[in-house]
Amino acid sequence: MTAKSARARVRAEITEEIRAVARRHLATDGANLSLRAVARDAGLVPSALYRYFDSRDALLTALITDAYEALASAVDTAEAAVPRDNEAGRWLAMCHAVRTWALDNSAEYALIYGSPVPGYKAPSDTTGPASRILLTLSGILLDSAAAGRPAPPGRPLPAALRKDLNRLLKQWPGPLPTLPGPPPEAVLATALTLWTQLFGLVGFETFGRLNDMIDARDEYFDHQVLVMADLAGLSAADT
Amino acid sequence: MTAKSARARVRAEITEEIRAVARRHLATDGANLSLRAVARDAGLVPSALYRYFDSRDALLTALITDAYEALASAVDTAEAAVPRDNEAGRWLAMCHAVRTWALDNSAEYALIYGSPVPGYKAPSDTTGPASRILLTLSGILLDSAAAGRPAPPGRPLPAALRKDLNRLLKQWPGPLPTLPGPPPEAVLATALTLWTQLFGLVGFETFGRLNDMIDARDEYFDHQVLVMADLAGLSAADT
DNA sequence: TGTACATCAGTGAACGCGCGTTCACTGATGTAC
DNA sequence: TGTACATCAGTGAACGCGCGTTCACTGATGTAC
Repeated sequence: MTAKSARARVRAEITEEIRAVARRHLATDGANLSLRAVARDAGLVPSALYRYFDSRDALLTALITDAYEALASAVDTAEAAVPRDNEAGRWLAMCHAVRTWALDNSAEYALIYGSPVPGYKAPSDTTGPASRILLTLSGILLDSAAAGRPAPPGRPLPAALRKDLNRLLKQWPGPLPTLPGPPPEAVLATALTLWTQLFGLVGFETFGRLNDMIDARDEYFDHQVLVMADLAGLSAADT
Repeated sequence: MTAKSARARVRAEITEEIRAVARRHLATDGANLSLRAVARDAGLVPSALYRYFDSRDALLTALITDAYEALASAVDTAEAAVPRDNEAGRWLAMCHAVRTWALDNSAEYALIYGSPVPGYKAPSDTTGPASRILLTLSGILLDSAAAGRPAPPGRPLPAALRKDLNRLLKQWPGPLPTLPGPPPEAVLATALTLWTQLFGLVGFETFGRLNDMIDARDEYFDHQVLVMADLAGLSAADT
């Protein structure tokens, strides 16, 4: 019953093979991925691909969710390896994980954090994994605040924004820690700031916006990331 | 001699018409722009387009430089309208100009600040106008520093990064103002930080990364932009 | 001002190509009795 | 354990389509004398 039939096992293997080939094609074709080319490289006739994916869009959707999962997993693994009470270290670890993954998988990164694919409408289930990273980041900042190391007081939050933040907090998995200092919305606002800035930074490098300007990429990245850490009061620990 | 012939005038008009049609097509087709479709909508037979552009890539290049120029002009116009001694106001004005232009022309924005177009290699003359905005921003920060309102002391700059910054400063048009406080590299480093963060923020909103998360877009943007202003010591003025 | 020639814009047909998707089919793998 | 039938993977041909680019051409606009 639990043992898959040989047929099912082969099916899973070939499905994964197709995904892998398609991922490879992303690097050259970008988002205008060719079903026929993928089939060719997977050793299949084009029509056979329809046994595995309903359409070209379905294949794209699979690649997108794969990419979200892969990036989020890389981030979580890196972050989890740092001692819990070293919030600055956890932040740096996740930043480096995002950057490394993006540079190593730039086509997939473009797929999920680049310009929207023309003509492709994302199903709603692709948006879930997008927020995993924000969740991890918020966790760091909440821990920091709970430990009595809150971010320096920043700008007051506009009321409309505060409403959005509280709605997001309602979806928080598990109980929120009790914070001695700032209200949780303020912490989440800081998380959003860092989140936006981190992906802005990574996107700039990955998409070549630093070409002919900054050669010292590692140093530039670390510098920016430390500036952001200061902003969030995460600068206590050494690098 | 200076009066253009009728032929030259018509030629310029039709060239502009083609660009306009192509810009419109960008919105639906994204970067995989179809020459034939553009020709059709411009009332031309496909081959006639080759009288105006050498190839599809040449047309794309024209669109890219147009977009850079249009955005930079919008930014400079907005920034120039603010009194010179109100550096915070100048910063806010340019932020709003970038955001408004990006939302109003999201396809063109994607072309220049989104993921790279697959198979398209930008000629080197497209990179020039990309830095006009950074120049404007640096001007604001230099003025602020020259007026004795420097950014709060931040992280020390790594040596390799400092080298890049000094190389960039060598290309500065005109003489640098004499600064009472920080060295010009530090000011440029702050400019780069704000530049990266601003486009990261605009890109997130333009490419739909805030969907299902933040509804209060205006407030969110203004909040983030003020946080960045604080970081650069531009917060003195009111909004 | 008028004529002879050169330049140029636009036409229409054709090239070779790759695309996503459908359909009727063959043959192998699974399931039920 | 063996047979009869259902499920499924993969084939090969075909569909209708749009693409970028080339080429020889016509006819209008410009220039030189």
